[in-house]
Amino acid sequence: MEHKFRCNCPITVALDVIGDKWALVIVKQMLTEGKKTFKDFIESEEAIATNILSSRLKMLEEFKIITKDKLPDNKKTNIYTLTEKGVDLMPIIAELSLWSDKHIREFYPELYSGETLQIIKNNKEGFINKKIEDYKLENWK
Amino acid sequence: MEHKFRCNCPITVALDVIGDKWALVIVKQMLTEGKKTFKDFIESEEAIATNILSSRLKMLEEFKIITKDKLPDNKKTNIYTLTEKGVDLMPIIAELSLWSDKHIREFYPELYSGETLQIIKNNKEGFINKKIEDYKLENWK
DNA sequence: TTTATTACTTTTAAAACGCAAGCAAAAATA
DNA sequence: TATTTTTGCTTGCGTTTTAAAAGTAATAAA
Repeated sequence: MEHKFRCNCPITVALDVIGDKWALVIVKQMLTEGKKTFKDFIESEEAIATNILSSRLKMLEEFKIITKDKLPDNKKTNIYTLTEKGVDLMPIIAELSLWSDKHIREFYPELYSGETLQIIKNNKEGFINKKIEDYKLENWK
Repeated sequence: MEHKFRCNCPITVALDVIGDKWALVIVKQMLTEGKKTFKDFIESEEAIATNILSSRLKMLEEFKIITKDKLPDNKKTNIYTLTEKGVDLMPIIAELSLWSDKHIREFYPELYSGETLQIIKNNKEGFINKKIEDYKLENWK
């Protein structure tokens, strides 16, 4: 692993781990779009390159944000699953979407505006907790 | 400006703007450490390079996350100030610090652990709102 | 065998970095 | 007041690191 951290500040350290263009996009796809295999991620609209995806999955696994497993009836396809560390990124993802909705639309009118955003605004904590519980029920068998 | 966005997802778009190693570190320094001049940022423990700092400040200004002004009695030193878009990043910063405190200490025991973290845990929303109000009172004269 | 999936490698392009020079305003000095 | 020195950025250059694109290899399913 041997990861370098810029300093001892919790915020800076968090950004040393997940502060790049792709890590949180992958977590978002798992938590809110049900993606769990290499192919799922490759086919996403964000269009990540295969080598970048490989390296990010490896990093997320090293930090125990995800686990990599195989189903008993399929020795080929890896199933990636968020751990407790991983699902606990949901509050950050929710805040990112709220900020974006409020402040980036001005620069990017095409920004998607679904009912989910309204639900988050009405009951942020409830939404976050439900997302996490739903994910656990579906994936932590 | 002409910024490219990967898709229409609010989360991905937020990361297209502030999803890099430095943007949120600069915002954190302004919001929680009172930094406001080029020199302040350069002298920070995160040790950003001058050319990277220049380019990030320009980007943050283009997205109206900060403004650049001069004081009437000093035409040399630029004063950088967070806008509404900028201070609204505080919830994201608070969630990052909570996640880091809970999940990264295992990999990095030197992580700073001050009383601020306890305050955030006890009353997250109150802490965030106070930080924002304090910043505005001190900087939006 | 053929095909599909995943992961690794190679090549090319972009971004980050350290260093240093440039420039204008302000402060110090003469 | 005039000159020099310091301060606060900004920019450019060469190097290192990281990202992207494409190709290769390994494995297993059909």
